[in-house]
Amino acid sequence: MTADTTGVQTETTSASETNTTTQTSSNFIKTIINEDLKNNKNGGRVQTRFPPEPNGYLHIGHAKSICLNFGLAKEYPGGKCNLRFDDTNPTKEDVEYVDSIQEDVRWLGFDWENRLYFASDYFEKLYGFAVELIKQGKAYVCSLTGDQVREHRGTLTQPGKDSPDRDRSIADNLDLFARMRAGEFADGTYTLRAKIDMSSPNINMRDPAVYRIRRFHHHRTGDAWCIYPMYDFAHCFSDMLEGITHSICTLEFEDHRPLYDWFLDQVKVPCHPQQIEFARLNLSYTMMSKRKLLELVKTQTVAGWDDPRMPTIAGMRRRGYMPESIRAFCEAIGVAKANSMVDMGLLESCVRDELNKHAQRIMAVVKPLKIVIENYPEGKVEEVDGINNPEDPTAGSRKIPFSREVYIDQDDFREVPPKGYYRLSPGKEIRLKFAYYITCQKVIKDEKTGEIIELRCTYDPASRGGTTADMRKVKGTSHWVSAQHAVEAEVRLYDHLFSTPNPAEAEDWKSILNPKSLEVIHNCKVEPGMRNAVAGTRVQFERTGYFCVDSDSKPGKPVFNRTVGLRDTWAKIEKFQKG
RNA sequence: UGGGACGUCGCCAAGUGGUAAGGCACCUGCCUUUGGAGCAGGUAUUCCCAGGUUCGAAUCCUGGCGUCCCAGCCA
Repeated sequence: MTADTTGVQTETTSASETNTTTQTSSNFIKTIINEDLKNNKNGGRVQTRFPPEPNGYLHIGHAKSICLNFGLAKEYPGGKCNLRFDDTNPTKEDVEYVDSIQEDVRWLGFDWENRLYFASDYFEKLYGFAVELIKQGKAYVCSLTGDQVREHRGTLTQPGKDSPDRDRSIADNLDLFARMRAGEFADGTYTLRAKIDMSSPNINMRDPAVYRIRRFHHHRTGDAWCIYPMYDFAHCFSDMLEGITHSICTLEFEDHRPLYDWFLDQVKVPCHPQQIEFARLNLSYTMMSKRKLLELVKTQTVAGWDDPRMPTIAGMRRRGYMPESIRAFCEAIGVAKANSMVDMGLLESCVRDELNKHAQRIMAVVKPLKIVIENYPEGKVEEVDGINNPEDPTAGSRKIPFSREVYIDQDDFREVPPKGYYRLSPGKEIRLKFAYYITCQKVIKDEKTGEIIELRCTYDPASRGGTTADMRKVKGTSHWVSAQHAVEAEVRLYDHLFSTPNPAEAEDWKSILNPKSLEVIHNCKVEPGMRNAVAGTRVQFERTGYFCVDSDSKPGKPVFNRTVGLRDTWAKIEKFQKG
């Protein structure tokens, strides 16, 4: 929810009193746009674009750009944001990616309406601009090989040398360029280059390539072209053709801005978009390079682009993240020009925050420990009322079966309780949430291994529902599942894919893969209502974490992905105690 | 030692000459049938460093230091 143009925040009518009106914070791009608006620079228009190359799945870094570009369009009256595929390199691109990208942008909650564009739609016009450049003597066909171009380019501290073809006649350039398009030359034999300045301190201005010959089937234009424009040339003209006012990109393109402006300055154009650069997102413990993510997929290090450990939008969706969480995260991190590394904890906090408001609570025991309640009648079954979501009264309640034998989590019992532990231990009383108080009477162990296999307890019949008339304090509360009613489930626990905070720095990412990034647990016990849970359903396992039903689930055999754990104060205390 | 950027609390980040927002994390209490959530409070005498201008500087000037990006016929 955004503030309206008068600056008055919209009142929420939501039943929960949570404040969902967020004052979107200021950033340098808004300052620029405000200034432009004040000066009526683009006739009061604000038009941005999100320009992905369809060569991989979108990741959380793209989400930052999507939220920025579409968010700006939403925030300014009449603002628009286009979705444009920057598909100028057919060797790396694929329709699988153009489809997934659209799905992901939509899922994130953004709409490009009828403004879906492809740079490849502009190939004919782009060719025309190139011809125009040649006619003005500002571009030439160069026959240098890749190695020779590199040698001629000079270095960071030394100027380059002119190509021997630099002064080719306009007529010859026109002829050669037409023949390049016609397919008369082999790949790599010629390029079209802009004639700028081989001694420029900005290497991008040293006669950059504009077109290269590449016989490769394009996912949209098929085999219509064998020459393809370079990014610098295609991007600025695409922006111009769409009437983009603010062309927002990442920091590494800062050096390209003079070139962006140069191209647009050479031809007569109706508008000249302004390129603005911001710092891309870096997230601790994750890798954002599309090349490396593709490698993870190809080597089957992960199960696919949508593996819940991947930083992709598809992965996060499968993991159980809500689009609202990702948007909140992108708002929280801000937009600036300083290179930075955002703590994964912030993302997780945004994920919990949203799920806390919406996820239904259920009883689920991930690592079961059996309890027999000796004074509870055999064969008796009661139904207790479970509150579905304490944060949302409208979510109501449900009936949960209770019986003589129940499972609790192994973590909720300690034979020798450490200091400060107030869960179950021999002789101690705790509450089984929504049900009864129980007291541990006996610990049964495997004679050979010494492993605790069962607990014998007694219950207080007067504590039904979880309170007693004497109002005695029972601090510990455990979740539980009735043994005879339990549904067996598979649970997948995820941890960081990488074991170091900045995987991008590693010389070999394979060496820093976290071997415990996925832990699969079978024979988990969940309450009967989850028997045929629909894939994509997000729930909270009481006291444990948020989980999402995975698409691998079968009827009667649900599979849950742990989206994120609950904040665990006790784990922190215990960790501190152990040093 | 070419060019382009950036340096404000542990991590992000506002601030644009008038006396350091906010979020995450952290620390106190309170509350609690989730050791969850919620509520209340606390945490930068100081903005990379050093000089200077000014009544007044994170903001302006000068000089340092540090970090990032650029030598694809990738985007």
